[in-house]
Amino acid sequence: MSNIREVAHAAGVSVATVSRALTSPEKVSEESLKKVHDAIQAVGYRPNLLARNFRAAKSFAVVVLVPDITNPFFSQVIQAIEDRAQQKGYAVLLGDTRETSKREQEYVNRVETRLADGVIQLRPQSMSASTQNIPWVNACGCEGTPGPSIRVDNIAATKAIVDYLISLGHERVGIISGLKDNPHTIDRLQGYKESLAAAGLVFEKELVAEGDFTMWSGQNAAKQFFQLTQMPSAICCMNDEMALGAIQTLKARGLRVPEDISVTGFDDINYAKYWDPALTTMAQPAEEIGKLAMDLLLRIIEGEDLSKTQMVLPTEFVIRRSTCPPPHPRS
Amino acid sequence: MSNIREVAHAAGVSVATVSRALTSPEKVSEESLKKVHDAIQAVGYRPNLLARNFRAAKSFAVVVLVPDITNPFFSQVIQAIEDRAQQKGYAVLLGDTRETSKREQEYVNRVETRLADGVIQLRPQSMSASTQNIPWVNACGCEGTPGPSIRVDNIAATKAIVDYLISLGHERVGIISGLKDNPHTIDRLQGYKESLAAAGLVFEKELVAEGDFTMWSGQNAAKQFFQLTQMPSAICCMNDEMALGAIQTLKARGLRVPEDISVTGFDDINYAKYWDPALTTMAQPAEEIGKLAMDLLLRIIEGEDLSKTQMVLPTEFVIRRSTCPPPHPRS
DNA sequence: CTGAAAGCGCTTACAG
DNA sequence: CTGAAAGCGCTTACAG
Repeated sequence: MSNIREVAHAAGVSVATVSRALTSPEKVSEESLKKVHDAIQAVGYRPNLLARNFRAAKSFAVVVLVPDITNPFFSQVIQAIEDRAQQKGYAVLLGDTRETSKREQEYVNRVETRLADGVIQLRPQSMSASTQNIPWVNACGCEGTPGPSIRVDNIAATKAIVDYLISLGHERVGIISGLKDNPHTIDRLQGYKESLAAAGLVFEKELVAEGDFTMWSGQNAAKQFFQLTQMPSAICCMNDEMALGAIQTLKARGLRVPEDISVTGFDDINYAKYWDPALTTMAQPAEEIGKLAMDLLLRIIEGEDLSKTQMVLPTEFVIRRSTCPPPHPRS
Repeated sequence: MSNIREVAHAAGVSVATVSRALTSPEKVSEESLKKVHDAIQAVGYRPNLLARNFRAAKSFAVVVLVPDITNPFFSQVIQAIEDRAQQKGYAVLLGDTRETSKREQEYVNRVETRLADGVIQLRPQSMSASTQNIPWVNACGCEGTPGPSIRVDNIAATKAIVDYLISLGHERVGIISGLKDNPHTIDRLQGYKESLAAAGLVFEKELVAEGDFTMWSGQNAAKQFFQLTQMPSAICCMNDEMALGAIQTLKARGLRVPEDISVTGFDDINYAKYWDPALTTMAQPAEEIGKLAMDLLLRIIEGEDLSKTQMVLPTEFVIRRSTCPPPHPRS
């Protein structure tokens, strides 16, 4: 591996001139420039960016913390982040935390040890105290997340879904939630309750079934409703994957969706529109979230004080085939 | 940001001793060790790994090149790679190439400029000539890919699928392929042809519809079969996503799957078993592929000559609900 | 077991 | 415009 000294030697100039030719060519004479470029060709030189970064005390990398990269919503956000990072000359270090704080900490260490310049956390969790002063942005988070964040209004969005279901005539609306203590669960449950209250319907505990945002859990949660003396006529699921799982269960047990029971999702992953029936869901602007999160993080890395920046992006309700009025509307 | 010198000062020892205390404590006396650790606490020191890596001339990072991280099969493989990398102390740089060689080259540059130690390419393509001497492994590739690779026997696997369809009584088996020049397309098409030939059936060009491995393209490709004077009674799709898209089209046009027409996939992504009907498909060992690819790359980075290593992993045929005998078997 | 010193490959004031 | 030199934060022969 050749270095800058060999190039300098081959070109008959100093290493300083070679360095300048590479990073600020306007400071170098035409003549030197040519000699340097020729020498680079001759020697087959590639700059050692590890050395460059070390000297600049910057790694030009960011870590993105994601609970599960296999989730299509997250992978869409990540794709957008990566796209933006690449444009800006940054690398993205994949940090699949598998929901464990140990792994999360290992990745945070990477920035404390200068291997990354900041982190984007794709998860509705507040950052750990130890990370207070490292560049950090939370994306896909919730109400009340401290620090810079890009998110959606989960409460209002969920309320809008349930409002729609109620407007269709549903009076018994079940909900499949994430884990109880997940902030998304809390926010979206609140939206659900607000909608009920606004319609004068009472909140019934038996109408909420707990899942964990996976298809498998949606499938399971749906089964719980069959234990009830009266099934709900619609189920609002806190994400698409659980909705897809739930539909699977419902159909397997002989119910028609939506004729017998309506189902809604949240996210609008790619599969939603291909499903049978195509899923009515609340679309999140995944790409926009990723792009803005990256831009925000970069500005923070550059030193801007954006610690109070909270961006709330609009969602879009997409009505497809998985919802319709209940079988026997009372009205 | 404190450095090793401050720690040495605070501990009353030399920087060499601090360095040793950190990396080879057995060479340091108990007493010094304690002083150093106390000093580290006092100063709040975190080693600068960027400096460490620079000195070691290793980045402890690998780039994984993926055509589209949004594809659930790839994201599963990546998850396994990341898992393994993390265990071994390596970072994974995400390289979503969006199928463009320009972006691929930008990522390859990262290793030439020492920002990464090697690359895992998740794609059935041969490496570009310029990358001959950088640590490189191809995963999810094809027959004849030069250099180290981990893959599946695409020809045999596809032949097994079509054999099964034929054994069910199907004599007119359509196939939805990837882009014509994609190596996976070529290999899998060969498996298809071999199966036909073995059964004494003739290969008909009109029975192959071209897609590009996305659901959308599967949906489209399926439509082409409706133009035919006689529809196939089964469709073998070169991946799950196209199969899911195809099923969507088929059902939308009033056909029952599998009663009227059978459909098969390839990969066994998570969604396959939740689909309606659950998809019969050829499962690839995604995790195993990822894990082995990472291990292989690491050994190559360590200097082992594994340039001839080609691992072919077994697939597993998973029969679910999307296949059955044709409506009017001739036999 | 310990310390002084050299060096990894760059960049950048500082003089000229 | 150019070069000699210092320095980024570490590690590691080399002496002791």
